[in-house]
Amino acid sequence: MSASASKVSSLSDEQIINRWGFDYYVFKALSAFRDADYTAFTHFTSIIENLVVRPVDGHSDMIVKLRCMQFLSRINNGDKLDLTFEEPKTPLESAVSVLESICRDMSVPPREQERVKQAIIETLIMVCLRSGEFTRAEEVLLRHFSDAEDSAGKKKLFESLIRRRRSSHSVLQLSSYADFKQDMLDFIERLYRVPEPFLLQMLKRSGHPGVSSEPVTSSSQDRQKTSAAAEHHGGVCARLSLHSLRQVYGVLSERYGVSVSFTQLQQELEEEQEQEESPELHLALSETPREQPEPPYAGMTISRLVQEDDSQLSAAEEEEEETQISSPHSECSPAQICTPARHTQKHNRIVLSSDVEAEDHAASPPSSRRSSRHKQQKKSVHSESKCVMVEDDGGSSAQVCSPARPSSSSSSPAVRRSARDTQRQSRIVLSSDVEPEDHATSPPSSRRSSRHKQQQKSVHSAGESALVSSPAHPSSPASVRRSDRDTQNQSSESECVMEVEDGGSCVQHSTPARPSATDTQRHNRSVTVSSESEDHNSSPAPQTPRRRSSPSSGGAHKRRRARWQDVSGTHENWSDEESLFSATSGRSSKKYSRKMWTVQESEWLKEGVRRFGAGHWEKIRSSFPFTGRTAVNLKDRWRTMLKLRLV
DNA sequence: CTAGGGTTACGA
DNA sequence: TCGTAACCCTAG
Repeated sequence: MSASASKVSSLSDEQIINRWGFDYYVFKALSAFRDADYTAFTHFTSIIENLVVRPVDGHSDMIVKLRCMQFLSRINNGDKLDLTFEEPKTPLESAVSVLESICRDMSVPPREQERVKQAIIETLIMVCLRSGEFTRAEEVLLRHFSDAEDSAGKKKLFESLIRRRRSSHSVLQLSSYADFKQDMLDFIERLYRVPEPFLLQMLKRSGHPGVSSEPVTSSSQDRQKTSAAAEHHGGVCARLSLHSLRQVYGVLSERYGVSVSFTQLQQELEEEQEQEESPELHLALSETPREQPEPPYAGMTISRLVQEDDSQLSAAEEEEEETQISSPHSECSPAQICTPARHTQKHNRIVLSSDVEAEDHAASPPSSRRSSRHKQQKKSVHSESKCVMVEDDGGSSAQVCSPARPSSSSSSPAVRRSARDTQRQSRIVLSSDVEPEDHATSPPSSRRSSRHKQQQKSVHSAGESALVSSPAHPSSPASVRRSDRDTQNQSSESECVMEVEDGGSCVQHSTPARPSATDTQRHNRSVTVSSESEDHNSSPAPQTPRRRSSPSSGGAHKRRRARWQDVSGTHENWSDEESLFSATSGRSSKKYSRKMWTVQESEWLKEGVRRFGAGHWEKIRSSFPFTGRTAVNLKDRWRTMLKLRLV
């Protein structure tokens, strides 16, 4: 069997094992969410985020899972208005974006989608009202609230509350945020039932006490019978004995109603082998599933059984097609089926799909809000944005992150927290982006571009500390950073960070580093670059939109979004939203957003070039959780990096 | 989809 | 006002 494994493809052990880990942590994250253990949830999502940056055997449902994580992480932080996953958006607005992606991938009934979206928007408005953010509530109301007749009453009520600046009302007390979270979880679970992860199955089969399958569906009993296979968690099925196979086959055939007996199958197999090598069977026995469309039963057979679910091990593709019949896999994840998503997944396999990310919608409408707020001090705005960047960078070191990413998308998006109102605008960013590799850390200060010189001081303090610390952390899920404009707050900031984590969104992170970083940041925009290493740029750039001459923001933004959404498949919706943005937001008719490259993004790019070679921008883009970056952007960035000799 | 040249936002 | 990273446009 081992041989088979190798055959399967050129998957590395890391890819395979990361996939197991990925599946496991997604499972655990959902369990934690279900149990209202949101701290644990954020821990798991952080792990996932970081895991995704590593090579993973991307399989069919990975994207779906990432999207679910993104969605839930945003929901989880939805009551924290000062957090941001995507630049200008509140967590719940980001959740809506992710929802759209999910719906697209999984073909969710329009009604259901609308219902969930409406629930999110209403909750967001209530959150805003409760916290006295009337202006924001109004914005959300105008921008997103359904025009459907049946919601007209609520709309009026909210308008009334906003007008009267009422932050307390019976309506606002009726629903608890906790219930909302669970409602959203229910939605996700209805859509997609996460199969019991391979690792857990193996553990169970091995007879490990105390293992319980939580959320998932599966019926453990049957599986246990199959325990034979379990013995080696690691080895997977490779060494099954015939006896084991027979047992497993018995269970599965029963479950699936396969009438062919094991013996018959065996005979068939032998015959076929003689005739030719029938790959399928071959594989089957060998244990690695193969992709071919398997014949009716043969395929479904054993191979999978044993192997299990997992096709995980190997080829993802195979799974996609087979699923139904085949195997355990299917059993475990009935849900999958609903989603067409699988198809979409396409090639993500290698790394993670970009999906993770979040998109950048955020980017587009980014600064507008704030900027408007802060109008007074333009500078301040800048600084903020910069801060953001910084954070990201830092992110590498300290990222905290939000799950999403996953997307990714991750990716993912950074979460920020700003003390908005008040004078300070500190923000925390949890970068959802995971960080990938550590390289980031490496090239820290040395490279800095001339520009940064000035800032270096800040950089040092901030950046370096960050850097140093960070390497290790990459794993830490999200780094949260916060920059304040006011220096005083710094200390507080760091604290905030902590809080955030607790809150759930992010959890781990290395605290130490951050603080310093934060401080520095604020003052200097420069900070940004530094921290991570990369420096290339780093200017902090928040995202300012920019687009060519036309201020008509719409166009520009759309593009960006679209792109990243492509991955996930969202786009279109945005157009709507955009229009909304531009239309309603008196704030700033934003123009365009110029988004500086973060260290992390640059690292991804470098890694992508290393893997695929320069010129394969689209491939690189889709292999990493870039958000809001087009292949052209990547190309341009690479050109800049070359120019600056950053690579 | 990519390469390459032009344009623009933004800090200094 | 200048330099430049990010971004746009267009040809191939």
